[in-house]
Parts: sequence; structure tokens; C-alpha cells
Amino acid sequence: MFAILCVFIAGLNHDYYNCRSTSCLARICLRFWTHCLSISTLSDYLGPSFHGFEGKKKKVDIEHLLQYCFSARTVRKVHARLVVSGTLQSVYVSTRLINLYAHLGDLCFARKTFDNIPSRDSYTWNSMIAAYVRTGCSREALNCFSELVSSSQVPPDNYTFPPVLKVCENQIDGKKLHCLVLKLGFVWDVFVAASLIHMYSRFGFPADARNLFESMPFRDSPSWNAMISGYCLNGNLAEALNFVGKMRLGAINLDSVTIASILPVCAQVDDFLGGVLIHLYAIKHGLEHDVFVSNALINMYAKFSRLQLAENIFDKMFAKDLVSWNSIISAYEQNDNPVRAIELFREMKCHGFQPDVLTLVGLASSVAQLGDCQNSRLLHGFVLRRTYLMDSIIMGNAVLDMYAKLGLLDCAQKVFEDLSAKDIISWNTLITGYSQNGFASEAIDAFCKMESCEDTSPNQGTWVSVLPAYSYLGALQQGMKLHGRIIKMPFHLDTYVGTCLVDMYGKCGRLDAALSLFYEIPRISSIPWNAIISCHGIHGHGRVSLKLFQEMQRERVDPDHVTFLSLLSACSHSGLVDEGQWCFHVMQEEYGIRPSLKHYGCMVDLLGRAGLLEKAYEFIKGMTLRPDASIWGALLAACRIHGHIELAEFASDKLFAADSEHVGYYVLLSNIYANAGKWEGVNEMRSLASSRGLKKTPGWSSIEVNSKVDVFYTGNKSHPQVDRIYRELRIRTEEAKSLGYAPDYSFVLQDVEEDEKEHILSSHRQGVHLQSSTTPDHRSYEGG
DNA sequence: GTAGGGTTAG
Repeated sequence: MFAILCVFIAGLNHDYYNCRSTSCLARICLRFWTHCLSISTLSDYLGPSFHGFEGKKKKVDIEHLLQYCFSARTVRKVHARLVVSGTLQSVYVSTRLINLYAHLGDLCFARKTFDNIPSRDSYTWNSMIAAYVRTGCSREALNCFSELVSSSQVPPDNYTFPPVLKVCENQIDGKKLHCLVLKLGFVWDVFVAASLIHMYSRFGFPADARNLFESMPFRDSPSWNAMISGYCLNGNLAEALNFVGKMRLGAINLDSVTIASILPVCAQVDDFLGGVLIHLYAIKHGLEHDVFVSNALINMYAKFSRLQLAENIFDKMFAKDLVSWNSIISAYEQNDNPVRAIELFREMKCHGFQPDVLTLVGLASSVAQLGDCQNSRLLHGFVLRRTYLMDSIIMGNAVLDMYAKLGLLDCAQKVFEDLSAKDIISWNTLITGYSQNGFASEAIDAFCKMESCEDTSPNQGTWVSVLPAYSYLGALQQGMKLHGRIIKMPFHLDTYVGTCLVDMYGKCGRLDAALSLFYEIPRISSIPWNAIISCHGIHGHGRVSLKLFQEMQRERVDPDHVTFLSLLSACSHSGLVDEGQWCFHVMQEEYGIRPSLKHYGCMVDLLGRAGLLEKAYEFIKGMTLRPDASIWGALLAACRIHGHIELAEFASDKLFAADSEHVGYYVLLSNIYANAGKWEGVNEMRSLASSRGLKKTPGWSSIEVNSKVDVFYTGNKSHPQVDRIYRELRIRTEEAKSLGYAPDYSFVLQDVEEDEKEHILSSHRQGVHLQSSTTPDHRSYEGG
């Protein structure tokens, strides 16, 4: 074998030695050496061949060969030979071994090597500390640093401080390190200074970082980058951008780090053009193929929903890493294309990448978007096996969010309870899950539990998650108490929190309060406009909704698809047929928004409610999308109002062909039959629904008295004061009748006598306005 | 032979 090696080497033309053959040769040599040939023997045989090593005239030795160890296994073999040959006495060789082990991820052997060195020099200490930092063992790194300081073998030097500063845990320790740096005279080392700047920024002291930066006699681009990343950490995006500008004015080249830091800022401040200019700069300076730059570009383009641009970058990358795959997967996931996200996940696995926490976070969201309950459980199982749920709070929250979005609240609750640590986002996710699935009371319960936790305090997201629950119950007084608390907080004029408050006042009927609050919060996005337009529509003030829309146009705020849903619904509930049709036209022609099934549904409702049944039917026939159950349902509801049995039967055929699982439609058709006195049809619908295992959910209403919400629903008399309530109701009905009130019995859809009909109408009894919403329970809530 | 600043998230 050795003879073959010699022939191979002799056959190489030394003038054309390329790196590949050098590397290959070195590895073969290593192999022989670990099999007990001495280095001098190797050198004697191969000497001339090695002089070509990377063009340097260097004597071959084991230290030189160490750089060709590409696996921890090889290093261990070399290590064993070094111990046998006695070469390990050299601090230099041992330190190199520590670094090799650390780079190959074998921290245990790095430490063993470190422990066995009789006298360590500064390189040894620095290498061991850096090894801990690189592998994320912060505590061990800090302990090692303390050991160095107390051992007095060698003092820490300028190479010691950067890694230690990177992992120090608080500003007080950071300050102590800064004092030591000053004492030892390393403050003007650019590496140490950049680390100090970053440390001060990390702990929220940007002024200290700035002072240090200003006092530096010489600044290189990493010093500037430390300032820029520091401003990003502290959320001062304007100053981060300002520093990039200053760098360019000072003729300091932006490097790949600057670009990777600033691209996310362009996305956050919604500056697409700025982002493209940075991209062009990267191309011009040959930086676009840097992995960090490419990844940052993918993420930026994804945030601007420019998926084609993101995918172009991804495709052109020479070397993709896990972050590249995670970025492109979440790009599709966040732009409502979960199918492509999952496809890319499969491709990623084919390329030999193992998913990490962030891959699975993106995947959990994709699975939720697809409504895929089966895969959600598979994902949960996978995450559990990898112990990610125990190790990562983000992963736990993502699984919780997945179950909440799928409406599997029991699973969500279980995941929440099993979380090894809960943060405010865990609570917010649970509260949002309840709130968005109609479990308002559970949402409020969870909020109250969160408030009783000492180590957790609500943030903006908490208010956004819990306020809709109060709106849902119409709990105005309790909502106002929350408003009272929010107003004292620095973010009380936040668009999202403000919009939730506007929505709460609006839904609870306080349109005046909703409107005055609306004019206090920022109105540059469509979000608050949608809320104020919608709540006026709900209460039948369609013309006000239209006026607000005109105001929105004057303020040059771009409406979105939700704005038009709110407008169409407002017009529908106010009988504004022409205005509704105008909105539908403007949406497409002026704003280029393609109508969704929801918009079509609103239009059918608008025409149908106004009695234009034929026109509504013609409208459905002209649709560019295939009508689903909701469209036929809207037509059916209109037929019910206007008693058009023939069209109702046609619509119901279409409806049940599209969706036979929605109980609301059975109830609707049953009510149509009842209205027409066709009681056999009513019975048929009821038995059909029950034979398919569908249960109707009762309608409900609520009232808030003295910050206490009472919920009533049909067929239930469990309220402790039920007798008093109905006595009062009878008195009020008599009073109303004496003033000329005549009950409209067409809403009583049961085959009973007139006096019974009146009783049904004036109480919460089964048969009146059956709804398919989720039923709240009838517990009461004390004000928070 | 040892060191700084960077990309993805619920």
C-alpha cells in the first residue's frame, strides 16, 4: 500500500499540484501516520512532494497535517498517535487539537485535551473559551474565563475578551469586563471595541455603545456593523439606516455583514426600493452569493410578498444552508402558499438537511393553514420525539398555535399545560385560540389566569387577543376597564390595540366612542378604517360607512379586500343596492382587487335582501369563481325573506350538493318550509339533519349589568333569576302592546296557536332564529 | 495555533 502511495506521488507533476490532490495526499499520509509510520519516515519518503504544499516551502510535520483532519474520528486517531509518540507535550499541538475538536463539534475531547496540558499558554485558554462560546455553552465559557483569571498562569489578552463579552449575562458583568479591558490596556483593539459596543447594545445601553464608538481612534467596518446591529437590537431602525448612510459618506465599504444586517430593516420599514438598491450594491460588489446575504435577500423579498424574486435568489445560491431552506419554506408559508412550503420541505429532506426548530415552526403553520388535522398530530409526535417541545418555547408555542388554528382547542389546552416554560406569547396564543373559535368566556378565563401569574405581564399582543372576546360578549363595562388600563401604557396608540378598542366600542353599540377613538389612533393603514366602517355597517349605518370610505380615499389610504367586505356588508344591511354595486365595481377597477367568494356572497346577499332575487341568481351565473355553499346559502336566505319557494328549492339542491355538513343551511330551509306552512318539509329537514349527525346550536344573547355579563340562549332557563326576568318581560310586552305594538308572527316557525306564538316570540325558546354559531356557556363574569 | 459585527420564528 505504501509502495502504491509512493508511485502515486512520484506520478504527480509538482508544478501543477492543485489543492484537491494536496488535500487527498495529506489525508492518505495521515492514514499511514496513524498506522504507526513515524513522521520522519513519511518525510524521508515523500519529502520533495510536500514542498509543493500550497506553494509554501515548509517542512512537513504533523502540525501541518492536522489541518487535513476533516472528522472528529480522524482527530481522535491522530490524538492517540500523538499521545503514544509523546508529541502531545507541545502546547502548540494540544491547542490545535482543542480547536480541531471544537470546530468538529466534539467539545468533550476538546476539554479532555485542555485538562491534560501541564502548562497552558494564552492561546490554550483563549481556544478553550472560544470553543465553549462557539458551541453555545455560555456558562462553561464564563467559568473557564473565571478559572483563567483566578489561576494567574497567564493574564487574559485582547483575544480573550471578544468571546467572553459575547456570552456575558448582564450589563453589570459587561461593565466589569470593560473595566478589566481598560486596566489591561486593550480598549483600542478594534475586535475588543466591537464586542464592547455589541455588549452595551445587547443590554439596552445604546448611548454607552455610541460613546465608545465615537471615542475610537480607528474604526473598521465591523465597528460600524456593531453599531448598526446594536440599533437594530434596540429597535432604532432609523438610526441603523442613518449609520449605513454615514458609512457610505465616509467611504467605508458595506460588507456582507452590513448588508445582511440592513436588509431586514428595509423590510421592517416597508422600504422596498431601499432593499432593491442594497441588493444592487451587493451584486456590484460581488457580495450577493454570500450565504448570509442571500438568506437575508430571500427573507426581505418574502416580506414584500415578492416570492418570485425570493425563489430566484434561492435557486441561484451555490451553497444553501439550513437557514436558506427555512427562509424559502417560511416565505411560502407566510404568503398563504402552504402547499408549496410543504413541497419545499420534502425537497429539503431529499438534499440531506435535517429539520430544526425553525423548519418545524414554519411547517406547523403550513399544516394549520391547510386545515390538515392528521399531519398536525404527526408533526406533534415528531417534535415530541426530538424533545424540541421541552427545549424550545418557540416550538411549544408554534404547536399550540397550530392546534388553536385548527380549532382543536382541547389539544391546544393540553400542549399549553405541558409546556415546560410559558412566556407571554404562550398565553396570547391560547387566548387568541379561544377567542377566534368563539370561546369568549374561556379566552377571558385564560386572561384572568395569566394576570394572576407573577412573572408574566400583558403586552400589546395580549390586548389584541383578549379584547375581541369582550366585544363578542358585548361586555362594554369590562372592556372599558381594560381601556382604562391600556391608556396608561406607552403603546396605547398602537394601531392594532387601538383598532381592537374601536371594534369593541363599535360592536357594543357605542359608535360615538368608537369614532372619537378612531380619530386618535394612527390611520395610515387600512386596519382601523376596516374596523370603523364595519361597525357602522353592523348597526345599519351604511351611509356613514360609505362616507368613511370616501374619507379614507381622501386620506390616500389604500383599501384592501376586508375594506370592501365591510362596505358590501354595510350596504347590504342598509338596503343600499346601487352603492353596493358601485363598491364592487370600484374594488376591481380602481384597486385591482379580485373578488373572493366572500365578496360574491355579500353581493348575492345585497341583491337578495333587496328582493332582486332574479338579479341575484343572474349574478351567480356570471361569477368567475365556482359558487360554493355560502353563495347558494345567501340566495336561500334571501328566498326565505321574500318567500320565494321555487327558487329556494333550486338553491337548496345546489347548496346540499356543495356542502351537506353545515347545520345552518338545514335550519334555514326548515324555516322556509315553516314560513310557508309546509310542516312536513320542516320535519323532513330536521330528520335529515339528525340522520347526518348534525346538531343545531341554539342562538344566544347577552347583557352586561354592573360589569357582569349574563348569557341567555334558547331553550335554557338555568339563570338563577329566571322567574323575575320573565315576569318583567310579560309586563313590558303588555306595555308595548298598549302603545300599539303588534308582534310579527312570521318569525315563529312552529305549528302552534296565536297566543302560543306570542309567548314564543317574547321568550328565549327553541325554534326562534336558530344559529350555527358556537354556543357560549351561561356562566357569569365578574369585571377584571 | 486563539478574537469582533450578520440571515430564519411562535
